[in-house]
Amino acid sequence: MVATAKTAKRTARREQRRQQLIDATMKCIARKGMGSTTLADVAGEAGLSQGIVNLHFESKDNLLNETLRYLADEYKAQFNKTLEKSGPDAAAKLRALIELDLRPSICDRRKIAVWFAFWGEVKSRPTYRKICDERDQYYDDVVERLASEIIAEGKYKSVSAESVAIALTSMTNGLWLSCLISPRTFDRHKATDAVFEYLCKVFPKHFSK
Amino acid sequence: MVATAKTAKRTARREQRRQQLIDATMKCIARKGMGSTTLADVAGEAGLSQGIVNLHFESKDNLLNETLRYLADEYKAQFNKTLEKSGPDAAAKLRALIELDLRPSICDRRKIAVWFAFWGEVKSRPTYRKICDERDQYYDDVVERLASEIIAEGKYKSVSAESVAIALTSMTNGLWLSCLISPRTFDRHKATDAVFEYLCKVFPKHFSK
DNA sequence: AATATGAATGAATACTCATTCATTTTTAGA
DNA sequence: TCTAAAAATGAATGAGTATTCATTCATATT
Repeated sequence: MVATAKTAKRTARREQRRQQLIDATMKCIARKGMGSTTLADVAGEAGLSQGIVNLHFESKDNLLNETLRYLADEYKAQFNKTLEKSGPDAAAKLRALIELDLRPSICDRRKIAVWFAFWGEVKSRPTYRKICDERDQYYDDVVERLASEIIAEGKYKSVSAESVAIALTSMTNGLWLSCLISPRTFDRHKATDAVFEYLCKVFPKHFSK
Repeated sequence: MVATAKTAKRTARREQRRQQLIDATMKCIARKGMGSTTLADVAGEAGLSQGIVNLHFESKDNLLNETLRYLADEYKAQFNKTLEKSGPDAAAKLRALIELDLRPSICDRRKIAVWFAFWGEVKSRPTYRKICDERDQYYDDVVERLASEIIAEGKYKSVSAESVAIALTSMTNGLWLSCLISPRTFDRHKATDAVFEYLCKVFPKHFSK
């Protein structure tokens, strides 16, 4: 039983194995924190042996870089899928993006812990900074473009798309922090309400209750 | 010299050294990241010898806990001072708090890097979580109380103090992330504008441009 | 001046952990 | 089935680091 499972795992393809190790890395970071995640932990979590990470990733640094890369790509994929699926309407797209960020599958404490683990090292790791910046920039750009469209549609005055983008981007990131720090009191519905209350105020014609 | 004065002087010097080590710790974390800050780094930064941290703090864990404690206390002190100084008007207080969070002395990349370093370990360190939660809770409570006052004063409808508090707390935290991740493009004036644009929309009688 | 006391040093210790590599196991092609 | 290549293992290595502690230093007290 165990032997067959192990054999089955061993026969997994190379890409699959890398992914398996990246998944294990995220789990370890979520559970033990980045500071005390060792390669032995990662290998153990994946049910493989000591040297396995260096075999597939050359070094721990590399593993961590690729883990962050994966995290960012995974996010971006869901982000884009959400954009596509939510029809042509800018307001609908915006609504869908906010909901995505607060959906349990994304706004999940274990996943958020991994994001924060990397954010915590951003200052001293240019590679991390770059990847995180790309993601934030992309998010901000899309939101700003949607806000522009909405502003044009609604002929809103005294609202700048840039400000709306800044406000929304920071709000969603900040809500993740609350989810991480106050898991007991954090309420994703209240969080969603807070964001939409904001949208009602800025774009009343598009987001009235 | 009286006995009390003698011990007072001794504990003062002791306190001074502990503070010196905490300062050194924050500098190291900002520069090298929490992961690669060693006790030798901290001692070196303080211009002291190897064993010094264990002499004053027992362990590295302890040093880090006390560093976070200090960071939180320092923030709270500035927060309360701002509240006091900004007069009796709730809107003025709220304005002052937002400005505090985005003032260069607080919204400084090195300081923010330290906050994020601790936030990055929150999930696996209950002590960190507790300290950070206290701070967030306090912030949120104060903002919610101010928002309530403003809502009553202005007889605002369809705005909940709770939502405003959630929105503002998360926005300011999220803006810190932008400052950390995108130091080149982050603009504290634009950030301030974005927050105040929000306040103008929710509380037009109090925050009109 | 002599002594006592707490502060500080820094070399030694014990331990953790990334990385290496000789060896074994598995896979795939003939 | 056999065999070469690829994948995986896990013991060994060594660099790095928290912690300890015998010793030295500085200062206050007598």
